[in-house]
Amino acid sequence: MGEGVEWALHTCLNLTWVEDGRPVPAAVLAGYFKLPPAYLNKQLQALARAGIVSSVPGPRGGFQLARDPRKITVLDVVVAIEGAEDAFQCAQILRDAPDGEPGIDYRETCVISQVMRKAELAWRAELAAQTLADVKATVESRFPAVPGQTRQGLHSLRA
Amino acid sequence: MGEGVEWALHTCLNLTWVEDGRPVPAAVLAGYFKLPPAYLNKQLQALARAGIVSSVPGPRGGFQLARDPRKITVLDVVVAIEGAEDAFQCAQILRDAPDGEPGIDYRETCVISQVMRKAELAWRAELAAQTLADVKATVESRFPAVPGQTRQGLHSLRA
DNA sequence: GAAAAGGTACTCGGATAAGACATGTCCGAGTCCCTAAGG
DNA sequence: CCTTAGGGACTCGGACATGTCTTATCCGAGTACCTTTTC
Repeated sequence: MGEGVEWALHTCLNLTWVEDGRPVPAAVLAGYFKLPPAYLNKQLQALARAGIVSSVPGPRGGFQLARDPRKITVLDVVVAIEGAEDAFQCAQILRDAPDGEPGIDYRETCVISQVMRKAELAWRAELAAQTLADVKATVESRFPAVPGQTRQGLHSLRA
Repeated sequence: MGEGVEWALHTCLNLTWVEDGRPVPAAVLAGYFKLPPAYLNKQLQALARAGIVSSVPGPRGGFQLARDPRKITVLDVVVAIEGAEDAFQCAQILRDAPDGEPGIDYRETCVISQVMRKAELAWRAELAAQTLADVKATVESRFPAVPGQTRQGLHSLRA
């Protein structure tokens, strides 16, 4: 799994702690974690295409969450970065078996494919059950200082 | 996820249908699915290192299952090919945050890391719940002709 | 003094290189079998 | 006829190219703000 997923998740979480709806530039978000600004910008573009964040160009521009954190699941972010395809891609090698028939869709028939898909479904279900708001609430209950620290950290980088 | 996982799973399943314990050469196993023989050999070596199959060199040599199919889970095969590391690797970028402390192991503290790990745990649990014997039984109940076809297919390639 | 036009600085956005990993291939080490010679 | 030494062929095992995807970077399009000029 790509490293950008971690960056995107943490960045979205940071955006939940920006009080006013003012956009935050990608350079500021990247500076918070000492990340390559241009590359994080690329990931943010993917999030924008997925409708998770909205982008504002020009001065005072940047990125902001496009909708309520309660309506953004962790799975949404992962899919936006990694793509919607399953990790296990059934290549239907049974077609090349001695008794394989080209007309059959082995992605539906193959038992192995079904097992792998079921496992991925469980994975997706876990990620879909956690919203950004859930994660935010958990962090705030365990580390009450984090919201203030994050706000101050982003603000100082904006100078 | 790598393509070799599918090859390894189908190949192990085929090995469950070889009645006697006689080894099957990698070239035969590869020919069954029209796969590159040398590359499948590489994957089989990984399975051998993991103790899933055992290898026999020389004439009449090849690969055979190292233990009872009821003791081989789908997860075992996946781990043998893909490696034991989690797909989501927490790079602990919180250490580079303004208030990050180098002494903390954020793989344990970071909430995002925990969410991702919990999801992967669910994925692993699903794969660990299915043994090769289970898959074999399911296939045989749905497609009773498969065992015979597989045996014949492998035998004809051995000639 | 107020308004408007122009310039400037800042931001995203997509097109463009570099590196890492999975994929694919090759040849050598080791082993067994078959053959043939000798007792 | 039985034993044994030798040769040959077959198999795994790891080292060596290739392709593709992730990672990383750069420059251009667009926008808001600020300055300056004009009424």
